[in-house]
Amino acid sequence: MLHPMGWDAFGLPAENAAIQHGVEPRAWTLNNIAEFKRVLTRFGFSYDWRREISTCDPEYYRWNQWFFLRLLERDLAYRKRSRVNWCPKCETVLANEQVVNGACWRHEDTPVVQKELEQWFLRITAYADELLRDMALLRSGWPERVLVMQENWIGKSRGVRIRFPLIGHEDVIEVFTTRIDTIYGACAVLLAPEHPLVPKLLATSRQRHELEAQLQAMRRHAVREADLATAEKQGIPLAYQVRNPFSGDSLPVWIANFVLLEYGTGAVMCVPAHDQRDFEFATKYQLPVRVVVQPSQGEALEATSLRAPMVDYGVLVNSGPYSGLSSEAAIEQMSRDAEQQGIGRSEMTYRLRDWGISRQRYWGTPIPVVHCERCGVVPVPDEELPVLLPANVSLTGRGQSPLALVPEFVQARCYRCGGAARRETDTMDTFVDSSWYFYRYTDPLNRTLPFSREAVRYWFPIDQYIGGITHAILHLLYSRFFCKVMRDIGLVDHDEPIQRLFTQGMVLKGGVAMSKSRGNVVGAAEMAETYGADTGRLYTLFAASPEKDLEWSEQGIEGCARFLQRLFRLVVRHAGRLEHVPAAGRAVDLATLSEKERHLLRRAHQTLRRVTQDFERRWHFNTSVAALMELTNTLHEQEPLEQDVRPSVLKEVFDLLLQMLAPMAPHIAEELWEKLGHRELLASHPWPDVHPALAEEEQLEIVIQINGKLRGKVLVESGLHESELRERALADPRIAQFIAGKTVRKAIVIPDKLVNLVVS
RNA sequence: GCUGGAGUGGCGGAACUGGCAGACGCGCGAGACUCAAAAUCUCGUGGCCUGUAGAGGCCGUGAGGGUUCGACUCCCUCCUCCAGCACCA
Repeated sequence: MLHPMGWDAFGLPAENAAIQHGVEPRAWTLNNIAEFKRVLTRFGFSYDWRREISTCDPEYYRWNQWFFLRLLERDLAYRKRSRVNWCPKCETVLANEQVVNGACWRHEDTPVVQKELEQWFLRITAYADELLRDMALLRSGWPERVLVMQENWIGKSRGVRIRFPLIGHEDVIEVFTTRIDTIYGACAVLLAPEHPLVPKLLATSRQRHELEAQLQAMRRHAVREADLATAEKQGIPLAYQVRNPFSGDSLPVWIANFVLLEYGTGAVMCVPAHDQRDFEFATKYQLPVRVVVQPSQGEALEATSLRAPMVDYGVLVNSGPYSGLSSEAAIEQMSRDAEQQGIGRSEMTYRLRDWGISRQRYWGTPIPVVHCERCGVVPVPDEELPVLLPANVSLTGRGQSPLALVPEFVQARCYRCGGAARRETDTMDTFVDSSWYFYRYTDPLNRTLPFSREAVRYWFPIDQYIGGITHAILHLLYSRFFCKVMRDIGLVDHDEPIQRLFTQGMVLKGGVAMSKSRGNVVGAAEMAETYGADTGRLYTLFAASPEKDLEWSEQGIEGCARFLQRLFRLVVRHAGRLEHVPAAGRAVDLATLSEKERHLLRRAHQTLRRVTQDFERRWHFNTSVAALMELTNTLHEQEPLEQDVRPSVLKEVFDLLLQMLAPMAPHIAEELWEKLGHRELLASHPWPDVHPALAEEEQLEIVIQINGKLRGKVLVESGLHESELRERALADPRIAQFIAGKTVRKAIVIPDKLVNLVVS
């Protein structure tokens, strides 16, 4: 098993600390790592520190740069001038995924603004289809909700791209629709405000200036509005008409604020009767509403009395030759016809956008290219890597990338022509770092490659990955993308990096997630100081099952401390007597056991069965802790343990208890283990096996119900036959009293469990 | 709005495949030990009711209905909370 630890060490927190407190990011980061490592060590976690990695180490980030060059070679990394999300507080670009409700994911109260910049992108969309398809491989091992989120994020939809020719002009407006069956109900064609045709159409308009002013206002409004989804529909009518290629109608062309340039073709047909947004738009501007799909059941809809659009599939009406077809059949037929007549073609569209990785920040991986006036963008050759991040950079928190202000860094030589060149000053999104870090664990010291094929072939794919649900989309989608690129480069030979995924709940403080980016992490270190590492470990396990969110509170930690102390005293009290005695072990003879011995061994093995199941199947460690508490309580109830319990049997029970405790509270378990006279380490002892015969219960308590209500219990030997069990139930005096004078109509008997008598 | 998930005592939470609701712990109450306190130990602790109180009854898992001999668990409707997505055509 590989159980490593490493540090996702680049990124904004270090840089913000530098700006706020004047600390050097590297020193601040190394300091934090040392502190974290101290706490983890204090808790006794068994990480393999030989494999420790840190993403801000040049020996790590050089491979980010290496990967970037491979992507560049394959045209999977490219530069594009684009409108990007810009956080005025971070003064950097944010990926779409980092924009939360129109605000920065780190600064909820800071609206994101749009800015035009030359940016580096990774072409994740080239893998959109494969990322979607390969989720089939993850169905058995990943939580459904993560897959659903990724599926929605990729957002594949099948539709038709269809051409609406402008009347009296050469140009054609292309529209994307998933509902070609509603095309006879179109009342207009709507363009995104940024649509490339807009300037051209405005230029030849008579009221050009007025329209341009309106457009400016619309754009400004769109930017300000934090919640675009709820913004009011706005339109600007243009003095142009297009021809509906199916119906032949001429339709007006509008600019509409709710049409997105980035999705589809940046233009849509407006079908008010069958789309919510179009309905609102048409209502506001009094465009004609035409019903062309009727519900397959119920009353027919009238355009004049329509209160809400009918967005479901149905049966076509008023649709020329397609009237009478179902929506499904019409979509099929009309798509084919459009293709044949050369007016459109079927197309897949994705919501997923390419991954913008440029950051105008210091504390990240430098993007390894130079800009040469003669040769353009020139990659840094592999042998020149890593491009090192310079030290002693002044961080003011203002303006552009801090690296641009370091002349020694910026001034470079072109690797192609040898002339003067300017070094790229953008750094990479830290999600690049985390997209492949787990591969590096398999071969952390490799100096010629990010990792060797052999090491990865031995360890990968990951059997079990544990991460917060917060990473459901970003990190886990990027990692899957990286894996596929690595496969295509020939570095790995699997399609998916992670077979099984477990999503941990978050630890909350006052209702918000504790996270390093928020800096509100509390607890662990002080807890270990006050109560000791074992109590801290036990408490975090006991508080809740791991997939659930947990509001942090130290209420109840006393219980764990008390339990460990109680257990410690119990074992120590008997240790002297047991030190030189061998444990009864496998060889124990059931026939010679006293009542008390039998009871203790049974409970011990039943506990072992429960804990083993919790560990292996469910990861519900809170119930494991409870089971150990119960076993300890049983031992207390059976005091004095000197009486009727042979030392070898008691030692067996103690041994089992300590072996079960060891993964949760290793320090105290190890110490007690030694006190019991063991010489080898408990930590190197294998997990014990359940002894089924010892765990078995000879006497069972059977529940007796009358009409489903609990009325009594009876002790029987296990494995009793149905009819016998029924007789025993009826023979019980209390039950007899209940059914006196009534008829037993039916008896449901579940062997070894219950008898339910149906009585009238 | 769409898609997921959750809702159980004063609190954190158990109940695994439809079969004893509330394991375990916290808190609280009573008692033992003590001059006293802390620590420790013991007992009790969902609500309501009862004239056979060391017993028994009724109600109870967000609300209402249903399926079933039997429902925290399955189905339908609704409410609340959390998360993700959100003019994606």
